Order: sequence, then structure tokens, then C-alpha cells
Amino acid sequence: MFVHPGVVPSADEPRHAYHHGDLRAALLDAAVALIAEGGLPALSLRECARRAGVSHAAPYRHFVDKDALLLAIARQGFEWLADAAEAAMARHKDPVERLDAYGVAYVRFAADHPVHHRVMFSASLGTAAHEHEGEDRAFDLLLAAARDVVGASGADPLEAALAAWSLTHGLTMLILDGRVPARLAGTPAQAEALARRVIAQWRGPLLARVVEDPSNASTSRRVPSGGRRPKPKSRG
Amino acid sequence: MFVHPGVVPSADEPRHAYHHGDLRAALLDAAVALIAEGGLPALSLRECARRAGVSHAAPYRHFVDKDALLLAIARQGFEWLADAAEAAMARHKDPVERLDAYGVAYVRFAADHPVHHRVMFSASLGTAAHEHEGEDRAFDLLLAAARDVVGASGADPLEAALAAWSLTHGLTMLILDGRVPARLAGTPAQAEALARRVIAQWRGPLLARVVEDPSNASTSRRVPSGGRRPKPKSRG
DNA sequence: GCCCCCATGTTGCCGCCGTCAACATGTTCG
DNA sequence: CGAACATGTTGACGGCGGCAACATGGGGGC
Repeated sequence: MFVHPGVVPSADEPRHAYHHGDLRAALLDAAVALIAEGGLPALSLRECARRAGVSHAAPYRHFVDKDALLLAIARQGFEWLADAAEAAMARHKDPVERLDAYGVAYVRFAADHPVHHRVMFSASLGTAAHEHEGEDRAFDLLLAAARDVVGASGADPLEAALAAWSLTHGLTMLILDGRVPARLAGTPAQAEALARRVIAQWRGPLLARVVEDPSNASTSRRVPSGGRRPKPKSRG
Repeated sequence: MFVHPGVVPSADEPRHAYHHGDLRAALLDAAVALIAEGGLPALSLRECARRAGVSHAAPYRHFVDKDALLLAIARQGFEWLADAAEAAMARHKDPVERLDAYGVAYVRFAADHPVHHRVMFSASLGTAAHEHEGEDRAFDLLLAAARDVVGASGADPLEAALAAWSLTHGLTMLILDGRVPARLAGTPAQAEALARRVIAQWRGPLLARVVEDPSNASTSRRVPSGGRRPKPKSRG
């Protein structure tokens, strides 16, 4: 049996275990493992079935086709992402800090679940199925945070959200594609720290404050000779 | 013949036209068209051969395998990207403006050549072949621009480059994946304008100036009630 | 000017894959 | 107890990537 205990049973699918223990979960697990080993093109339903110890057509009793399996992984990922972002934001009151927390949680989530992130944003699905409930939830969280940040300034919250999403999404993709030196993002913890520094580097005029402390905004007028690169002194 | 005149012969491969006019270029064209129509999974060497009017094994005389064809597309894309970035940066002297120009050119390139960008950053190749000459050239340009921006401030140029790359790369991926409303990025020109606004939104303490005009840096201390969203008055 | 060689393209084959249809089995419930 | 249904199996089909063996024709050596 390849069903390792890490599997969260997702609590919204048939629980009955007829012949196999929980084939659906086993297939999802095998799929994630396959993608982790050889990327998306390495995923095959037949190999998943093999690893789950069932025949090559058994998966079709749980997923209408290959894309449905990928969709299930993506859905799970969006749920986890929304949960992580929500929890991270809940630890802050300041709008900017909440937006930062979202971004850091985003990168951290991708570092912790690289396969899920890759599947969530794989072009295969892309336009096909943009109706994940979790995706809407994650995006609504981001949009609300952006709205709080821009406040009544008249700036477009959607574009602010897009800008924040772009930064963290781009960093995430570069890390996951191995284009960031391992020294900077070799572990999820390093990736998270890098995300904090990258976000801090970009803090801009729209947000009208320095990340470290709202009171000393004047330091943003010139290149600070020191005190730059604020150590994320365990905020939260 | 499916060889439309848009094909740039790439000028570094055997020019002799034995039986087919220029099968290699025809295959590359067909591959790009296939990916444009149905994404990466829609690419098949056999369909490329069919569209080029040759037998299913003919492509193997020009590409050792499917990945080699994708690699050729990626290489072409990196060359184009480096050229575009170089040209865009050459129109500016100010370091920050040069870095901005790089980012805008990056997004514009991806909007103009979505298939190439997708292939360039497809996970399939990823770790396999990071030795595109064009990729090094494009990254070196970015790194040099970042170095000029951070100057002697002591900031890590690599991390600054990474931050800039993250923002534009993320925006690019979101646009290409259809996650940005068509109203904001339906055409390459719109995507370019959006890139300018997104970059401007993030201008931060490290760069210590407002994008519009270096002299009015004080407007960055408060959320500007007006004058935000600077119309990109055809800089250059 | 001739011929041979090799780059180019073809045919045929293999195994793998996604997917479907037909069949088998075991569970649940009337 | 038996029927209906969910689950899993077997076998088949066409498409694909890739290899080997064969065909061809153009250009360079003589």
C-alpha cells in the first residue's frame, strides 16, 4: 500500500472503502509523487494505478479523465493556500502588514507544496476550469487586503492586488523552476525569508510608508545607507 | 507549404534545402502554432510532421527528440527577449528608468510571443538545459541594470535583480494564464501599459524616488490623492 | 563528367499512454 | 435473500515518441 498517513481525506468525498482502502486518495498521492519526480509530463494514470496496486482502468471510477485528477490536486492546493493566507493575515492588523503576510504565506505555501502550486497554475487547465471555490476564496482574500491598503486613495484595488500577486507569484515561479540559487531558496524557510526581503525591496509610493515602522516614513526619501534590508524581527 | 514568410531563418543552421524547402523551420513553426492552439500538451512531433507535409519520422533528422525541438524554441525566445530588453534599455540613461524599461520590455515580449515565453519557462526543460546563451545574456542585462540601481548602497544586486524579475515574471505568467481580465491585458499594448502601472505601484524605499519625476520625491510620503496612475507619456 | 557518399526523408515496428466497453465482484439495502 | 449499484478487471483501439532499416537525390572527389 502506498497510502501514507499524510493524506488528508478531504472530507467531502465518498468515504466507503469497497475493495481498495481509499483508492481516490492513493491515486492523488501517487500523482503528486510522480509529478514531484519527473514534472507534469511524468504523470500517467496507468503509473498511478500501478503504484496504487490496481488495474490501469480503475482510476476512471474516480476521475472522469486525466484532467479531472489534476483538477482535484489544484482544488486541494487552492484550499490549502486560502487557509494558509487566511491564517497568516489573521496575525496582523495593519493593512500593509496583512498584505505582506499574504505574500509571504503565498511563497511559503508554494515552497511547501511545489507540486500543488505547479498543478494549480499549469496551463493545461488554465482557461478550462476557473471555478475552483478555493481559488475564488484565495483571490477574494487578496483583493480585500489590497482594498484595505489602497483605502480611499482612489487607486484601483484590483490593480493593487494584481501587483502584489505578480510579485509573489513571479518569485514563486522562479524558485520552483530552479532559477533562484539554492543558497537563497533551498529550503521553504529560506524561501520565506527571501520573500520577506523581496517584498520589502519593492515597497513603494502607493503604500506611502516604510515597512519597518509607520512613523519614520521620511527614511524612504533617500537611499538609506544603513537600516535597509529590515530583519523580519519575528513579526507576529 | 505551411512555411509562412514570418519565419526568421535563424541564420545559424544548415541552409541547404534538400527535399523539403526548410523542414527545420517549418517544424518549429508548426510546433509554435500547435502550442498556441492547444497549449503544451497539444504539441506532437507527428502532427508537426503532418503539417509540414512530411512523414512522422522526418523530424528526427532535425531534432534528436521532442525536448530538442522545445529547446530550440526556447533558445529563439531568449535571444529575442535579450534583444528586446537591450533595445528598450538603450533608450534610457537613468538606472531606474533602464530597469523599468527592462521590465516593460519583458512583459511586452511575452505578450507578443506567448508561446515562446511559455516554452522558455516550461518545467519540462527547467533543470535539464540551463545553458541557453540567450538566457545568460538576458539575465546578465538584468543583473547589470540592477547593479546600477542599487549602486553603492550595499544592497545585494542579485536580490534586487531577483525582485525586479519576480514582479515582471509574475505579471507575465498571470497574463498568459488568462488570470488578468482581458480589459486590462487583452492586447500586447494593454499588457505593456499595465506593466508600467504595476511597476510604478511597487516603487519602493530601496529605489528612493518616484517614477514620474525624481524631483518630487516628497509625494511618496503620503498616499497621493491625485497624480497616481501616471499615464506612460511615451517615455523614450 | 561520373560516381559514390551521406544528408535527408520514408516505412514499419515497438511499447506506452488515454480512453472506452464489457465483464466480474462485493456491498448495501429493500 | 436477492437485486441494484459502486467498484475494480480485462481487453481493445488509436495516437504518440522513438528506433531501425531502407530509399533517394544532390554535391564533392576523382
